[in-house]
Amino acid sequence: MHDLRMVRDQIDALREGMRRRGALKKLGPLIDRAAELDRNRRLTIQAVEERKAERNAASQSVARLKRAGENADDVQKRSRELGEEISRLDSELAETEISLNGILLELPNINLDVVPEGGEENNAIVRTWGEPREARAVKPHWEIGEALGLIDFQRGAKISGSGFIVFRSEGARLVRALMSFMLDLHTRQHGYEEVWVPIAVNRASMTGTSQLPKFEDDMYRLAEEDMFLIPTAEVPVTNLYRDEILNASDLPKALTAYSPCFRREAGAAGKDTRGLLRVHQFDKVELVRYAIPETSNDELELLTGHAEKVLQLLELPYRVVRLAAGDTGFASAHTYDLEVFAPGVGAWLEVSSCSNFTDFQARRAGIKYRPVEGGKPRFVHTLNGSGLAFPRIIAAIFEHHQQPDGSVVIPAALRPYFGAERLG
RNA sequence: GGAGAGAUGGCCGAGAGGCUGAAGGCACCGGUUUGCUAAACCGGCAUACGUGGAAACGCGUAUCGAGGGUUCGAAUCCCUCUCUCUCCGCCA
Repeated sequence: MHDLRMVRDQIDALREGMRRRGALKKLGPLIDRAAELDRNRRLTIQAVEERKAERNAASQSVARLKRAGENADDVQKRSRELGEEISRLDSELAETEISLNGILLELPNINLDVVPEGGEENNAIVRTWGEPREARAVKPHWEIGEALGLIDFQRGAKISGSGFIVFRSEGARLVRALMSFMLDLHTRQHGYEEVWVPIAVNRASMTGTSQLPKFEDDMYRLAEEDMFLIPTAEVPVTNLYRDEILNASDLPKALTAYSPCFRREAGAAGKDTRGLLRVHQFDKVELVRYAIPETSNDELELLTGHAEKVLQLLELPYRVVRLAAGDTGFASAHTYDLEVFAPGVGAWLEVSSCSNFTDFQARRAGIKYRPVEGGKPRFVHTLNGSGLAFPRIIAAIFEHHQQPDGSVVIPAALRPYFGAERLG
C-alpha cells in the first residue's frame, strides 16, 4: 500500500509508476478518484473535528455549571445538536475512508529505477550459472517419477483431485531430504532463524502481504473460519511482526520456514498441467528478511544469493532474471526470478522469486522499527524469496541428473540427507 | 463443546461517569553527584490523523482488546465479537 501522501503530493510519480507497469490506463482513473476522495476526507475531518472540539468544551462547561449548582440546559441542548452533526459527519467520513482505502489497496507498488518498464518481453537475464544439458534422450520428470515409483499422480487425483500428487518411497524421502538440506543450509550457513508457522491464516494476514483483496480467488478458503490456506510461507512469516515496532538492533532480521503451499491456480487451466510444474499443493522453504530502507537493495542481492546457493549445491544450471515492471508481483518493487533448466521439458522453470517489497507490505501490515532509541518509528522494508520450491526442483533433478539407464544421480550435497547416491 | 475470570502505555499496575493521555513502579534516555561500577537525586519518555510552521515545535481530534449503544460527557454503564487464563467434557 502506498502512503496516502503519494496521492496528495507525488501523484505524478505514482502515475509514472503505474505507467511503467503498463497499468496506467486501468489505474489512472482510480488515482484521480483517490485524489478527490482525499480532498473530501480532509474537508470532512476538519468539519467534524471542529465540532468535536466545541462539544468537548461544552461538556466541560456542563461539568462546571453543575458543580456550581447552575442550570446547564442550554449548553446540553447545543451539545446534543453538535452530537447529531458529528455522527452524520463521522459516517460520511467513514464512507469516504472506506472508498479511499479500497483504492489504495488496489494500487500495486512502484518499481525501482533498475527495473525495466513494460511487460514480460522486457525481462532481462542478469546472469547464468552452469551448463544447460542437451535435451536429447532425456525423459521428462513425470515419466521418470512414475517409472521409478516415486510419484503417484493417479492416486493423488483420486484422493484429492487433479493437481494433487503423492510422493512415495524414495520420492517421499527426497522431499524430506530437500526440506532438511535447505533449512540446514540457510540456518547454518546463511544465518537465518528457522520458524515453523501456521499454514491457515486470517484475512488480516492475507491483506498484510497483499494477497488480499486482489487475489482471493487464487486461494483455498476455509468458509467456516474465514481463513485461508497459505499460498506461500511469506504470508505467516512476514505477518509475524504485523503491528509491531522492532528495534533497529533487530535488523536485518532473517527468517526461514518450511511449509506446504496451496494454490487454486484458477485461470491457469491447461497450462503446465503435466507432471510437477503446476500443482495445487507443494512444499517450499521460504526466506524472509526485514531490513532498514537504506540497505534493502543490498539485502535483495544477499537473499537472491542464498537462494542461488541451493541451486549451485544441487548442481542445477540456472539463470537469474530481472523482471520487467509489468511482470513483477503486485507488492514488489524489484524482483529476480531464479529459473532452473529442465532438459526433459526443455524449459527454464521458475523456482524462486526474490523480491524487495520496500515499505509496501510493511505499511499494510504495520511493521515498523525505531531508527534511534526514542526516535520516530519508520516502516521497515520486507523481502522474500523461495529457497526453494520443491516440485520444480525435483523435476529438474530428475531431468538434469538423469543417467542413460533412466536412474537419477543424487547431487553430493543432498546425499547425507537422502542417504543414497542415486534413485532407481 | 459447557461454566467462570480477565484484556489499561515497552513491562507491571491503579482508576469504577467530568479534575485521566491516563496515578505509582520497572525498563529506557539525558543530566547532577560519584576513585570505577552501583546507588541517590532532577528531568524526559505513546501512536495516528488533521492543521499551522523552513524547522524546532504549537494547536486540534482520536486511541485503555475490536465494533456498536446509552449520555451534554465513557477507560469507567449496556450489547456483540475477538483473544487470554482456570475448571469440566472430548480428542491427535
